Amino acid sequence: MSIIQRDFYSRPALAVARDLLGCRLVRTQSGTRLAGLILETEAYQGEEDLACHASAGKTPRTSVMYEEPGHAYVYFTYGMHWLLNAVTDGTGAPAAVLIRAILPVEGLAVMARNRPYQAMRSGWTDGPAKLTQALAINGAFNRLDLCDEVGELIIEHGKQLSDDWIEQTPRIGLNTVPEPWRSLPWRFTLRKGAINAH
DNA sequence: CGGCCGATTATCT
DNA sequence: GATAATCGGCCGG
Repeated sequence: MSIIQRDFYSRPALAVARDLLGCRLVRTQSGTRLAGLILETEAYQGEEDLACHASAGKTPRTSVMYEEPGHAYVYFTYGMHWLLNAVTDGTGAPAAVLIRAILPVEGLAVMARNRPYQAMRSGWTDGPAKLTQALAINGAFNRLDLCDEVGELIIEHGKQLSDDWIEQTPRIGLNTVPEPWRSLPWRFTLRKGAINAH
């Protein structure tokens, strides 16, 4: 497996969101690899995107999106959840891709320990805050370099996937965001079976 | 399976 | 002071 390099992230969030599907998110926890295949992403692109946190301008929270692509943007929401994004585009152009779901493939026993109140089942990591719990990702990971070969959080290339397996729909949870942003099809999901099919 | 609702606090206005 | 890129439990069908 090869780690994804910075030039991959130095592109528009929409392209990165699409291409991250099927890639392998790898979190090394105390020497153990916890990994999952990325099944769902969302693009948040620019200050003009009123669903993007950067639409409020550069603040302490959003500043990482204005900096070098290929770093993690981890933020806290609903009083209890951490969500993981990859910073994209270029320095000065705030954008990021939210990772919303993974299929666990390595380190399942440790993931189970990270989620003590949830029995293992198929829908284990099918939400942006569920996957951060399973991988033990929190605010300490904000600004981390995803391109660091020996980092605790990286992403590896996966299979090339045909567009036939990818679905685009509106982003989730934008209840107070005005149109057209609320309805733009900037959420990317893998259809069922895409991982197993060649 | 689907809809409703309470939890809980960083961040911004 | 209001809001939030959500989750899990509880309800009814």
